[in-house]
Amino acid sequence: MDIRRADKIAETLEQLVFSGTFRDGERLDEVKLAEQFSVSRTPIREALQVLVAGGIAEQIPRRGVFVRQPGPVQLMEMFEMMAELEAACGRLAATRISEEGLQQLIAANDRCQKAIEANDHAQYYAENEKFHQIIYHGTANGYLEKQALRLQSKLRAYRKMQLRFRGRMVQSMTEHREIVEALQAEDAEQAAKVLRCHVAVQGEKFHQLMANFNG
Amino acid sequence: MDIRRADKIAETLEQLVFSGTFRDGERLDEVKLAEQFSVSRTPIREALQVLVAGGIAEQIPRRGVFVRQPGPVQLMEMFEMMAELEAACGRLAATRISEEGLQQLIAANDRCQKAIEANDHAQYYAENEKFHQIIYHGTANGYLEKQALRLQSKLRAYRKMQLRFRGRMVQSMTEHREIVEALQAEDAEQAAKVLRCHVAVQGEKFHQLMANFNG
DNA sequence: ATAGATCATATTGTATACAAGATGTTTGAC
DNA sequence: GTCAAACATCTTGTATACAATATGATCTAT
Repeated sequence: MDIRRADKIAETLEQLVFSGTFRDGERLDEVKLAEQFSVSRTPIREALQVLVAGGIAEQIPRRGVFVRQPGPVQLMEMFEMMAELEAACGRLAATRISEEGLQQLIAANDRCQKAIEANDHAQYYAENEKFHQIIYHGTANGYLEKQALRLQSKLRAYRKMQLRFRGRMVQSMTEHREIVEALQAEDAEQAAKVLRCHVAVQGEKFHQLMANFNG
Repeated sequence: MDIRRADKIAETLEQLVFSGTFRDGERLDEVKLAEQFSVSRTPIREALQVLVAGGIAEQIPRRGVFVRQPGPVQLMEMFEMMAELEAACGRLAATRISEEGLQQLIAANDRCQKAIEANDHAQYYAENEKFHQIIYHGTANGYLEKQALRLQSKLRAYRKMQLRFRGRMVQSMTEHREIVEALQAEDAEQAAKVLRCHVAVQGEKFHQLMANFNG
């Protein structure tokens, strides 16, 4: 599996961008990266193409490729789209999720609850993600599921912040229960509505955070 | 603008895949393509990376990259997601679209009507796309707009088929008017509902077509 | 004759070499 | 002293050369 180093490099670079090692606007120097990864420029260039195609970086011909992290405005837009995507997932999952899926949902929710009681933020965070992923899968729409997973992944780093808000985790759990109830009742409209609000709150909390930073 | 041939090659290859010149599963031979485009393998490989990242092709290490066109199931899934995306756009645009946007919408609708009267399928098709694009823009959410445009583009080739259905264009116009009314009334729920159905019908018509082919 | 192994060939993946354009500096003229 | 032009340098983009692996054919042994 050490074959095709370019792919591994692309993956590593993505993580480096998300983790903030590379700042927004920073140029990704081909020769420096080649030295760092101990490869030639060729696999580096192919990896950079992947980043550009994924919207993580921007390429200016004859100038180079530059890190392109979303600004506050685009982040809010992404949160809003996530809310609508999750609503769509809830709508479809309401009538399609399997009994097994519902059980998994409840189990994931229980693990969320335990994580809260243990005050284990990281664990809560992981289980919360799984909870939503089960709903994506419950849509029985692989394409939608994939898109939802992509956006969830892109927002991961920024979602972490808003969980710090006082009482957010407890409130989140209440909303989770409402979501499960709506899905069990096969109430598509209700599932969509509750999920939309549940996710939209994240965006709003993030907005508050941004305002506090700037003010 | 002759600079960076790899990008232009990627664009051309995408069109060739969408137009059906390359069949599903077909291997994209680096050396052949290099000869055809009269370049070396390097820009071809960078172009192929773009296709792979965009989900148009699949790469198997040490084997090559293969065209990956969506099958019937994935196409249905994509139509369903498009319906949900459009619904989300309608919901948001209902309270955000500008007066100018509404005027553009009405104008585009008029041009659709004229295209029908002239029995100009191609023209109707183009104006219909614009109509929807105005709604995407009306969301005042650049990210959502971009995603909607992407999916609209991916489904373009397949949407063409279902317009052939008898009376579809006329019915489509009626739905367009309902959409405009909902947006004018700033009725988010109604806009979402009508748009979802409007687009979902396309998926169902496409489904009929597939069934006819296979039956 | 068939199954397996070995080898030839072809194709991908990477390195290096070369070409072309962008940036920044230096030099010269006013 | 300032502005502009020419030049040096650096970086990207492309071509070619080389390495490694997968595929297919041939040959041998049972």
